[in-house]
Amino acid sequence: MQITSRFTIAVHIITAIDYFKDSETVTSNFLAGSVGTNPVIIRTVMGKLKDASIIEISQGKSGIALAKKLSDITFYDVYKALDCVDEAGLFHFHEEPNIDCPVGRNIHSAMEAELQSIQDAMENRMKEITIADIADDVREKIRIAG
Amino acid sequence: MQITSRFTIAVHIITAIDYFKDSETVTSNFLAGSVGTNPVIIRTVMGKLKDASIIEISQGKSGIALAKKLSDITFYDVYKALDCVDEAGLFHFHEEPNIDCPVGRNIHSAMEAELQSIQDAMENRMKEITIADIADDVREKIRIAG
DNA sequence: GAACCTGTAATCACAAAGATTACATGATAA
DNA sequence: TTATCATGTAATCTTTGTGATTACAGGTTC
Repeated sequence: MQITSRFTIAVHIITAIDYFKDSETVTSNFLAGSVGTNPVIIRTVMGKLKDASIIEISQGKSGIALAKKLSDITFYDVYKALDCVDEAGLFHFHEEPNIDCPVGRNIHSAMEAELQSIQDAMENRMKEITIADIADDVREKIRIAG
Repeated sequence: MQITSRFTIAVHIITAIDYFKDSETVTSNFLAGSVGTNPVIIRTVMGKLKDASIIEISQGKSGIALAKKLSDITFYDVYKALDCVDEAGLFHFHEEPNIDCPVGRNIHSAMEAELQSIQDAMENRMKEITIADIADDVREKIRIAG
């Protein structure tokens, strides 16, 4: 079980849009080259980031730009934009516990709040991390090692 | 993306083993009836719980028993026993970032620690919840509503 | 209008999850 | 000791989700 690579691709994209904004025309083809994947993957990820008002996209030759400051884009924003975990929740509950069994008919509601608290712990941590943290680290690594 | 239902099945199993220990012979067939799945699924889950020294299994007619007190079995113990998230980690990193791109060759190491901290937040919360919390709640719900 | 970009539908390949059948192995009770 | 019943596990199948790719429609800019 893993959270889709589209999440790390999205963080990569946002970081690259910022890094190359003054030196390159940033397109889905350009980003696909940096990420190492297909331009269609990039465009679907970009579409979701656009829907979440994280980036701005104009067709033609104008390229892509950020809609917010990097320090205002959290991991949680990206995670939600890409719908990494849907409304069903992080945990997959077995669907047919036996309601004729006293444990079977009560186990779901007994676990629900605890499972949610685990998901909340993960998501709350994601709200504390911004893309600026990553972009700053990338720039520092480039400065040191090239 | 969801964590396998084997996790909630395992919690269900452990709770049921405790609940029925004095009134029923608890077998994989009996548990499959309560969970609403196939006995083979139950047996594979039980095998992993046994490997983690959470339950004890004897063949023949003796049934299944807990190897620890419910209050000594955490969600994290069960999660680790079932290998819900393997050594690759919770997040799936895109595998081929372009090393000729300064962002591409540094993005992985720049994100690594942050991604790990998110996974840690989730796992640390799991360490705080025990099966006893669930079993107590199930008994209470049975007492109130049957 | 030419050139270039995004948007998206339609496939395809691959992997993982869950369900199921079948059978070997081991333990217990009579 | 043998019949009975449980677990252990290999093998198969279906379904679902992810990621990759092709193809083309729709906009934008020069």
